Amino acid sequence: MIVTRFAPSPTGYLHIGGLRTALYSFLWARKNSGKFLLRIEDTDLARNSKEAAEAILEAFKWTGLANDGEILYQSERFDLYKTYVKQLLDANKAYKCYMSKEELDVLRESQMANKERPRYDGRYRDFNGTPSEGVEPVIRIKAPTEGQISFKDGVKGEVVFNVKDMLDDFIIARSDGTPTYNFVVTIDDALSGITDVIRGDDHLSNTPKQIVIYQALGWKVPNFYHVPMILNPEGKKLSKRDGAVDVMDYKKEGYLAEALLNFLIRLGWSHGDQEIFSLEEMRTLFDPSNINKSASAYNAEKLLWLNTHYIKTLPSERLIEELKYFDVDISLHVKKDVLIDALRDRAKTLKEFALHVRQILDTPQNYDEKAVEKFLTPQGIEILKGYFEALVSNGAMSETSEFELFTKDFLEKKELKLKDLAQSIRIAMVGSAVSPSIFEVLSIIGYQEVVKRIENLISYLRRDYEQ
RNA sequence: GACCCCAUCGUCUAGUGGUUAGGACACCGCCCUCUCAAGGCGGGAACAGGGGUUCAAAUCCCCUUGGGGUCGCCA
Repeated sequence: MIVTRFAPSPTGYLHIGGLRTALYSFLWARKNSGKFLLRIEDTDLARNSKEAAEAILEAFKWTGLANDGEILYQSERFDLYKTYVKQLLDANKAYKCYMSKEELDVLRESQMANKERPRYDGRYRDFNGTPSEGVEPVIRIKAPTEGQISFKDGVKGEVVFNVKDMLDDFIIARSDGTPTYNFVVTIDDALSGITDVIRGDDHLSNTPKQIVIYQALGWKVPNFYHVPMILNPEGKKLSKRDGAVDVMDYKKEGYLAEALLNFLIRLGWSHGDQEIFSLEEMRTLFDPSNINKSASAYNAEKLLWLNTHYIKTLPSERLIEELKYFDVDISLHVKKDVLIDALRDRAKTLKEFALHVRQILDTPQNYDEKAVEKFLTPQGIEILKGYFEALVSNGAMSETSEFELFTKDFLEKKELKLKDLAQSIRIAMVGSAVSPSIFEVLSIIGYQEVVKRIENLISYLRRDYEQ
């Protein structure tokens, strides 16, 4: 059985890079009817916070990637980790190191000065004298001192590290007794039965260290897939400076979770020429072995295009639900279907969609001056007045087609084109020269309010001329 | 600096020795049209450079260049 996991550390928000590896892990598990586990890596008590952990979980929930089983919190498992530290100590596969931080710094600096890669020199590896007073030891693992460590990465292929210039006896437990990252990751992955580790390739050089631990404990090394980083549009590492990297920002900006997921799966992975993937298609088609080897730059326009696509195809009920997040509730509006059909193709985000809804539903408080100047010329006003009178004497109507028929009939009698009237109506209805098709807008607004809005505009114009 | 990874249009990518190097986003043009979009049609745009291997190289090998990552008692 395939078991994958996502293991964020709660130092901030859920990053889109993290979401992508989570997506890949999720899909790979689901495709193989395996399990997808979630683990919170909160061993750094000073830097982690409960709020950050909750924020990550909330974002995760929004994306709809459901994890299996209980969420593991590493902060609750310190006693467990200690038993494995002790086991290695007892087996003489790890040892206490009494070197102080200051001494380490000195060593590091001299190595840097010699243009060497800084590494611990192993001075306490076989130490059995009396340690100096007042230094609480760290626990270091006995790593191999020569040869190579290699593994077959599912994305990169065969990766080989030379032990000599790469590995040292790294710390598995700090002087205060708490275990370190590489150690707990390995313990938890092994104990959880993780078979496939899919993570960012910034972890590539942690992998040989983790393999050392697997081997020291006599455990089976899992399959690794190191996926390339996401770069910003300039090709540099994506960071907070580049704006939207927090997954929840996408929700706030009006992106659909399925659009974000679709965007992310295509960043570094592809299936021929296909661009649009439903979650179901992702599940059946995804395979980590065709993840790209190279890093990919973040391209906001493609995401926007995908979001536009998903808004266009989203069931109306879902759209109405999503709009509520942006303080627009049209669930009880009699013309909600006309409204949605009129706007669906013109919004790139839900936020924009909500704005468009308000522009139609709210009575305009002011009018776009340039539009008024351009279209409400003396003749324009005359035509609008004529239309207003005809509208009043005709009496109420409701459907889009009724408004259309009535308007075309009016124009025909006056020997006018729709062009001569449409913009004026538009200004009366929404205050500007931009809106969906006017017949739909009239129908949505409703006869009474339509009459009122035209009247408003006419009296506004009269006031304007009197001054 | 050392080590590791990477390299096809501006961007995301297809391509696994023989293709007019394909698709998508963006851009430009045309059409549709009551505005703005959406949509339809069309266009420009790439194998980083240099050596090999081969009848044949975007595809295999080497070097150079460029980019990225890692070098913590952080994760």
